Amino acid sequence: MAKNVFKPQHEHQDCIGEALSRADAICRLRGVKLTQIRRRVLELIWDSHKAVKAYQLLDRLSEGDKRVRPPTIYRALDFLMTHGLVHKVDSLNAYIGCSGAGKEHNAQFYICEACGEVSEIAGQELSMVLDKQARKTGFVIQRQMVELHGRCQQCTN
Amino acid sequence: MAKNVFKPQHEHQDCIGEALSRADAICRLRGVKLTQIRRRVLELIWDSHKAVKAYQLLDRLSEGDKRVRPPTIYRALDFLMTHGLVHKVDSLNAYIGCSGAGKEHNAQFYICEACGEVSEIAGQELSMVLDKQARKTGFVIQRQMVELHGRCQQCTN
DNA sequence: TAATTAACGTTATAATATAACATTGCACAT
DNA sequence: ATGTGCAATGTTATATTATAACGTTAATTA
Repeated sequence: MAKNVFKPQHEHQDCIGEALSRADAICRLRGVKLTQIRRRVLELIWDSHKAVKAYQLLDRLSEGDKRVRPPTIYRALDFLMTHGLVHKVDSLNAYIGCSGAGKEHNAQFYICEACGEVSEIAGQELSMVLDKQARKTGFVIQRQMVELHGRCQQCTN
Repeated sequence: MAKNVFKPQHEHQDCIGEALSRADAICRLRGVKLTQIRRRVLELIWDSHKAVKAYQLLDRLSEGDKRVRPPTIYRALDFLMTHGLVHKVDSLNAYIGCSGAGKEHNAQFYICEACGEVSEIAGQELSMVLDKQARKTGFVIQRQMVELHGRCQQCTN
């Protein structure tokens, strides 16, 4: 498992642990199965706070003699996205663990182009602003994609 | 050239004409060349208010005996994006003409999932909200991607 | 006009994602 | 416990999106 290369005071094992527990709970609640593969993919995604590419997951799952094929990964990702455990970051073609899993929410992401870390903003404030603006023009928003690229606090110096 | 299948009262030829004139002006101003290919790609993109895929452009440019290859299109798209004439819609892997070309702006898109039309919101209001929120967490936004999927006024019924 | 370079052509391949069908194995009814 | 059905996974092939690398053409200018 990866070393802690994150923010000071950040015990990343806790992130992973919490994410997996939440996932277990959500799946139990919904009566769906967090199988070995799905759980393993989720774990690999949570291995960092960077967005992970599908083929990186493939490579990591393929360690040893056994080659995992693309559909395996994409199915797991579909499942995890369907149940709100993972988001796709479209501007990176990559996937990130959802830190607000379980709660209904529209995701907004801050993507640091220096360190690669992606953080999710849970607040509904922005969603409200977006909705209000949209309604002015008669548009009804069903899905928000907000990806903000720049520099995180650590990397702004 | 395509028929007018757009909103009532909307003379789409004017959109295309204006877009091309603006592009000419911007390129002249910047001392860069809007070559045949680049101009033709821009024209094809403006053929509708829907986002267009790179390989659709390829097919359309290939009409007749002559096959155009991917790099040709991607180079033209790069050029057009560099000079703010076209945006990529990441959530669709597709490209759309920039209606605010020439003015400095952050683009936000409304994407109708019923009719496919994409419209760009020029307002700075949202950008301000995003910036303000970001700064609270110490994040400095360099590039905004806001893609709002839903139903446009015409398709909300 | 030769030298330089930007634009474009061409071939190949990388990177991302899905279709289609075969196989396995778990959940449940009998 | 045993068969039946269905969800999950395996497997092969291929579609879709994008770029690398190098050769050729053509415009610009020294």
